[in-house]
Amino acid sequence: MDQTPPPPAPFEGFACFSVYAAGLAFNRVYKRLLDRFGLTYPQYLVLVALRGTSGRTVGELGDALFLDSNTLTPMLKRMETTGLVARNRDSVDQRVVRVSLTEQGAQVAQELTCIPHDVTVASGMTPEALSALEASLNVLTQHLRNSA
Amino acid sequence: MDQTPPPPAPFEGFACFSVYAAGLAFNRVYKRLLDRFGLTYPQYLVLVALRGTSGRTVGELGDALFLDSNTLTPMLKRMETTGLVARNRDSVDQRVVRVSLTEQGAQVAQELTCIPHDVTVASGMTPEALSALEASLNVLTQHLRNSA
DNA sequence: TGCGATTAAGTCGGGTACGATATATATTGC
DNA sequence: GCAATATATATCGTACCCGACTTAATCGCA
Repeated sequence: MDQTPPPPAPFEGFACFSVYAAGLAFNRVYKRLLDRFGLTYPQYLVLVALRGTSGRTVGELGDALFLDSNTLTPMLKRMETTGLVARNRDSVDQRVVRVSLTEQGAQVAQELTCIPHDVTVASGMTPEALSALEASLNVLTQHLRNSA
Repeated sequence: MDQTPPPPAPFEGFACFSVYAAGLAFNRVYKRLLDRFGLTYPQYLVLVALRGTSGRTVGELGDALFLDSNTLTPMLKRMETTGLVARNRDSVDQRVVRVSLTEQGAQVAQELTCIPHDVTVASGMTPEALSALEASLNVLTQHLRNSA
């Protein structure tokens, strides 16, 4: 009488759902890896984006991360509070805010260099397969963004 | 003197970022398509998951959507408020809440059947390419989830 | 039978996302 | 020179997402 219904997976054929689910799964893996740094995944991306630069504007960060100031400003303020980044008005154009790593932020960014390797291992895929997936997703993203 | 820095794209080789960016892009496309129904993307997934059933538990929905009750309960309550779903305690096991489509919810779910086609068009990819991408992402997701 | 362990939902707090709007600064046109 | 416009951030409200915890109901087994 074992009449358990089939596993409820009505999303076959929904590529969007596979992207969504992979995003959730990535987020959880990153959470595990980043918790000891007190970082979230988007904050990690900000540190990576700032690494090796001295002062990107909020707008440039937004272009890199596909986010707007309504998301970035509060996040950057939190990171300022935790001492990872500094926010300063551009002296020439006072509208612009330049974000740069503090010494501590640069230190943390340095310690994060092992993360990509750990994530690759967790993904269980070869670098080549990941690379192919990445290329395919980038094409998809570009199309989706152009369709607006 | 046009020394604009190269486009800030320091995320090559980060498959996670491609997944993240594709998720954001999908979300925006769906927002455009779903706004006239007053639906968000996760709410859309719930309607699809409930289509053709009469009463899934919150836990079953969570298994299907990879979400927990802390996310689903408030969302389902919102959908109850907007008249799309009904929430009822199971009469046999009072711990369980069964979620089903209302008549209006079933009606809306019916009208949503054109969405996948619209999204496929927006993706600019062939169904075959999307299918391959989906399979690859599902493997990735499974690995990431197993690595916990 | 009865009570501790398990399970299903719900609550709470913090952190993204994003549409709409506000504010301040810079640029343009006349 | 200065008003109209454009641009860069910031603010606000709503909705996910999740870790940690709570509450209520059921189960298991001595």
